[in-house]
Amino acid sequence: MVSHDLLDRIRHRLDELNRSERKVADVILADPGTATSMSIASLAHAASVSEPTVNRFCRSFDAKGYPDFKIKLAQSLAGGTPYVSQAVEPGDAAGDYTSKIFGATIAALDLARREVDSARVERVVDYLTQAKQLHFFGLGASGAVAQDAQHKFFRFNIPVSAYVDVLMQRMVAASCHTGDVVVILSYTGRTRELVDIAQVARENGAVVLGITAPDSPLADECTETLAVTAPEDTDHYMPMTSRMIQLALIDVLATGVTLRRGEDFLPHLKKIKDSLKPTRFPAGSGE
Amino acid sequence: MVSHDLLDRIRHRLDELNRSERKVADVILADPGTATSMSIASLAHAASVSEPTVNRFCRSFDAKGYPDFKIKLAQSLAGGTPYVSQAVEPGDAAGDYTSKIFGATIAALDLARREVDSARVERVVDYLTQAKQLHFFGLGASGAVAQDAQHKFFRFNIPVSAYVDVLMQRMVAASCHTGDVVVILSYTGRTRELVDIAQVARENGAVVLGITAPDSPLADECTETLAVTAPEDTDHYMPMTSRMIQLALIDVLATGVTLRRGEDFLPHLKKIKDSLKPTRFPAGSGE
DNA sequence: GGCATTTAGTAGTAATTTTACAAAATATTT
DNA sequence: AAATATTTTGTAAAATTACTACTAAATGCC
Repeated sequence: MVSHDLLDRIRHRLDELNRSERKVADVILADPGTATSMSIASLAHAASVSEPTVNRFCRSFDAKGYPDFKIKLAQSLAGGTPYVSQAVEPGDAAGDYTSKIFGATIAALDLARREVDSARVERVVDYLTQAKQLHFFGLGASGAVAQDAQHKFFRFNIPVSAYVDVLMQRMVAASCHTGDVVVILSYTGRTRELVDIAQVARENGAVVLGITAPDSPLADECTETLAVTAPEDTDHYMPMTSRMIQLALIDVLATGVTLRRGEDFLPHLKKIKDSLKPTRFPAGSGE
Repeated sequence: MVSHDLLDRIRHRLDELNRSERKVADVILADPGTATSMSIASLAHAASVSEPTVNRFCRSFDAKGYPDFKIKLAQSLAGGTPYVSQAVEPGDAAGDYTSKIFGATIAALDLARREVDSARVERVVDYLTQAKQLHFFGLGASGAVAQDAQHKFFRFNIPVSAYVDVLMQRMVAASCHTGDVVVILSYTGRTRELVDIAQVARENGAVVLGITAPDSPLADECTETLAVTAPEDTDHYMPMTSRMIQLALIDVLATGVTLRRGEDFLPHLKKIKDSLKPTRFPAGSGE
């Protein structure tokens, strides 16, 4: 993932820099956090170069000047560690890969957030709100997401189910009626069975919503689709970011439905939450 | 959620501020991105206050001065949009709550990343690598995470199962042997049944790993615990961020195990991936 | 209504950054 | 290899920016 992140750009251009600029880069990369709180004078001193050299260095990275550069640097640091998708490498210590995986996950969610089409969210929420019955279908990792969705939507007083195997899914699809809504979760959108099932469900009058790759065979069969675009495969060690995006979208949809139902529905949610209390040791809530 | 994020802190303290400081806050909150590139003079002008007022405002938020404040502001912005936990409000449009939910999720993951104890990750990975048999237990939303974990660890050639109901969990715990590893997922760590089950599993010689709240009854029963600290409850509309953190941790652990097993294990992972191809339309991979 | 306290502004000072220019250093040409 | 052109780096002064000390206004309290 080629990011537009400043720290990344500095790293990439290390070779192209001349001697003095290189010294500046080294000091910054050695401790970017500290660099953000240094004056141009102290940074110049630390790198054993003159102040204008530092200034020129900053300008060469599209900053208006030193203060602007520091702002950009701070942004690419956000919270101390960069939000970029770095590959996990053999030899990484626990701290390294932990940070990388969280970073990659965050980066993926950030990307997804920017790409969500809110008009579509609106329409999908419309369908969900009007559903007489709700079915979530997913296979493999997406199956777990389907079950998560079931838990979330269970709270809305409408019959909701999750199916994680194709046989059940096909049977349910075949027995759908008008008013039923089927939500199909699939990262690739290319699983033959699911495409078939979507078609069957639609033929029986169900609204079929896809949380899947745009322009995929599955997306074509759906009444409406929310796009999940995540870079996967690139790397064997990488986390399944698509799953996280699907989950976040489920959260978004559940929230949309809650909002659509209005304030008067909130007490009902509280009642469900409270019903779990007796199973707990004191001082807990949620699961 | 009381975050240490600057933007959040400004929002929280809005009421406590006096008239001029409030004006400054309003200008900054209206467009934090632009604020980072303003001089103290232009910001003062935009807020119709004097420069020292702006300076005092900055100091009141633990900044050394205006430039330092801008750096902190920039950090809490990262990537142009603030990664902060904003509450969803009735009347929010689809774009609003979508952005807020993704933002809250990202903020939670970021917080979690900083709080993960990598020494513990290391130890948990040790246990997982040596497991003869692996069981993931979870209830409710954590049940879906348990199943997700099953999918991830299935690839490692060790018998792995996921149980989402207490009866099966109890039975499995009762029939554990030395060498078995049980991973219990619970946000609160206060579900009585799970605490019992952890105890039973341990009595039978199993290593019990908790992905749960630190210092909870469940954590006390575990051989080793990874902390999941997420603010929940505060708000009815908020996403279940704990779930996301649990999933990210599962990813981290799976990665840790993969790394521990070394390069020679990678072909095996590829074989599993390839085995799914025949079920697909051309040009897909992963799920 | 007058005194105390908080709040905000003015103007000057100090710090920091930037510009313009000059000197090295490096590369290029003859 | 010397001379010239070009790039790189530094110096010092100028300009911008931020801060301090002090004063004035506003608010709260007796």
